[in-house]
Amino acid sequence: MERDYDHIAIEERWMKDWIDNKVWSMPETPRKEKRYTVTMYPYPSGDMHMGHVEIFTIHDAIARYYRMRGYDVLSPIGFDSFGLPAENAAIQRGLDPKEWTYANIEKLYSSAQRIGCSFDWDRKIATSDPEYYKWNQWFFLKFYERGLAYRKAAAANWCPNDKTVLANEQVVAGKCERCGAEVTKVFMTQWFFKVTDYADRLLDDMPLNTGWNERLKTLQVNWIGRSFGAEVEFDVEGADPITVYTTRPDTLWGATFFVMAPELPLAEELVKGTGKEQELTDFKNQVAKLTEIDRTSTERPKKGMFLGRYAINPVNGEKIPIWVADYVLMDYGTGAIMAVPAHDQRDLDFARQYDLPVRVVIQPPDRELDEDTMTEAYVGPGTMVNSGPFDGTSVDESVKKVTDWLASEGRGRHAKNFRLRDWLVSRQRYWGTPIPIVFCDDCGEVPVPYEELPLVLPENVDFTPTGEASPLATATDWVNVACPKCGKPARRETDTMDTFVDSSWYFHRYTDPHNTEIPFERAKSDAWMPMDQYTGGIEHAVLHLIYARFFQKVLVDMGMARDPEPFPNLLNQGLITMGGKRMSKSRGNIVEPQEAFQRFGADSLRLFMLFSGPPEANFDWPEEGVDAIGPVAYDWLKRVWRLCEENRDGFDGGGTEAGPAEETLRKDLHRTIKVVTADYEAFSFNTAIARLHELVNQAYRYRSGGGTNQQVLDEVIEVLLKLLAPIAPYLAEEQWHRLGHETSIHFEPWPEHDPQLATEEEVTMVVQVNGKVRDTILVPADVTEAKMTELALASEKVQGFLNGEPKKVIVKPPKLVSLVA
RNA sequence: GCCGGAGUGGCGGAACCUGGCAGACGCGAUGGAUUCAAAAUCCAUUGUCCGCAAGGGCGUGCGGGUUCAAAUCCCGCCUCCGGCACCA
Repeated sequence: MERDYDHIAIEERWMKDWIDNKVWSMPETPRKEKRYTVTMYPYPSGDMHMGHVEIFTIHDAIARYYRMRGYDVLSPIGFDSFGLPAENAAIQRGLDPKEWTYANIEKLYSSAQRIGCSFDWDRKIATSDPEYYKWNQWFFLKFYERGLAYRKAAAANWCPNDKTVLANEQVVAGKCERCGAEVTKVFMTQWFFKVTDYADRLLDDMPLNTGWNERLKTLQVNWIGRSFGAEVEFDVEGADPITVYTTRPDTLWGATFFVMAPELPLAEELVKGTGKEQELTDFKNQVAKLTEIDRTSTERPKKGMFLGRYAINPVNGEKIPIWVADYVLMDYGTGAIMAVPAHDQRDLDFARQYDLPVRVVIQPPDRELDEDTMTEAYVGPGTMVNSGPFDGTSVDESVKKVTDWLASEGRGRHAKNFRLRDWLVSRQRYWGTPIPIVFCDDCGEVPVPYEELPLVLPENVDFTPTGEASPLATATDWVNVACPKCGKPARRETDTMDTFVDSSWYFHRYTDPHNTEIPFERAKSDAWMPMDQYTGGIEHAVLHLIYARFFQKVLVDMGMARDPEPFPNLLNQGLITMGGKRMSKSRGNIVEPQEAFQRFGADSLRLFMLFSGPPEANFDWPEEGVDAIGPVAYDWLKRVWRLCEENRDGFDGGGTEAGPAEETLRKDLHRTIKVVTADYEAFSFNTAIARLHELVNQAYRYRSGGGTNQQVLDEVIEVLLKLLAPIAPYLAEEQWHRLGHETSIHFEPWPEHDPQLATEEEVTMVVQVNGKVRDTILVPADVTEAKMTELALASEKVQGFLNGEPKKVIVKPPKLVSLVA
């Protein structure tokens, strides 16, 4: 038999064996306690890169560990195959997105198999399959029926490069999340999902996500951005009252002017008859020219215009001028604000710019504010002044008191607001799920009947985005259709859905991937959900991870799901970089997985990655590239391999008798089982590997000391292979079979440590004098406090630092005696 | 500005939750064994300063505090990373 560690032969053999025998396939529902582990499914936008390898490796080690712990583990895989990444890549290469996508999917599946991923290959999904996206359309119609999908004309984020609108979440620092182009605003009629209806639940259920890290939770909480305050009604001279939202109703007496967003239709109405109509139009044009980045920059001086009309401050009857200004956002609150320059920096900046009055209504405890000269708004603690009946009220209770009073007067009410906006789901792109709506001149928006689903994406369409209309608009055969309601000629919606719709429920589909009647059967979903472990990048913090939570809550309301939260345990793997930069072809800092497989094997690559640090930590790949895997991972696997092979040769007469050396080795082994298991439980693979290094070192030390006891060495090696199996599955499987086993190591029960053996009999006791270690003494584990003190005081080294009797003695059995001189 | 996270040898990292020998494990480096030689392998040393040694001093971003004892807990800073940011 082959003696050398021939990683290629071994890995290819077992890869085929596992796939051919469908060893990872799960029944429809678990037969015993389950673990449902999912890794965020990738985009098929190219061949496998190290980011995939990392996330697959982490996920797979977890799945394999749970499997050996005796759980039924569902570990599925699929592809997020619709969307911009695939489509753009296809366009660049002049290919059809479909061909390009499916070719990549095949490549990526085979790379995933090469890594050794133990996915259930019978449950593969691709969201660009009509069998999948049919259900996106089905959900869209259900949402529509529930009033959760609606169309409205609104200013939307427009990516001039990708030529489509984007959701708020897909604009990062004013730029397109996908391509980095600077986003502009465009006024369009678009489809939205009503996430804001679920904003409270998204926040209030957050504590259920016990396995999320602080960073991620904060990101989402900030993004949803709930604030509490009040709505206050202002009368307007010669017009209907206007409501504003404020978090500081207690500063109402300091409201010296009124501001609204220029785009607000109300501004247009108010300006009528003032002679300033043209001025407003010009101002609006000026504002519209600003990019989103400029518009929201706090550096830029604020610009405004007086509308020539007045509002009445409800608390004191004062006439205050109504302005429009570019610093007020149209889509937050009511798009109009009361301006309190003394206690809001933006209002103060604006007041100084246009010479508007400033009135202090909160008096700081420690100084006087000067209304005429102050340049910093005061937002700290204090008491109300110039506020009529409320003078003297502390700010601790002022908001509540004033709001209660406004409510009793019928001029306001308690209110809250969210930073979160409704989810814009329309995309003017080809490669996505067609939105199942027909527009009829007589009937308006008409849903495509369920029995006509899937509404298949037409082929042979010029899919190049033009920015004018969706590419689907050019497919006239497809667009022109009889109205489902009245039968008259009508037109289909030509926008497609944001692909984040696809990914909002795919983890349910995995539980029932071939269902042709409904998206998934609740009994099957309930059997596996909630997900026990989700693995994926933090870049989805306010994208997928909010959308999917929203979807889950809607599913619950629809009676389709049980759990309020879909994935309470989430591991955010770190980023892989090289030289601190993302790996990319253009930078030339790519480490090719295929090269690593060839030279060192998947096991070495997996081991290398997991040993590099905790899975959550970013990993800067060493500059040697693939070479780095050799000394760190490959050489050690060879060392393990040699240990196994040498042992398999056997020893004359079964080797040495069991004695103290064997006893020590067995103790090491059982302590290793104990700590390695704890490491696996915490996904602390790097320390688990370190412990396995130590075990192997111990075994070598035993051998070089002349130890040849077959029985003990067999035990050590069998356990070692099991403990290593989730990390280096191929080598473990190969050596397991070489030991004569017929069945897979990956379904072997996880080793149990013998508590007797794992317990230390002797421990090193530390003796400190004044907090410094002065001696270490070997003592029995069950040593008494009295004996410890006696030994400590008897130590010559210790005596050198004591002047006679210690003032104080602290004993923590069995490891520490601390003396105070 | 607000909210999070992090700062430990030449390097990746361990110990932080639960205060108790800082630097596990690995890389690299140095020395040695083996070899005609190299690779591979094996053994040893490797925080830093003083010292021939025994031994001792210092040491976890900075400054304080709590404690017999602080990388670990508390307070105040600094730096880096990430997010949000004219959200009223």
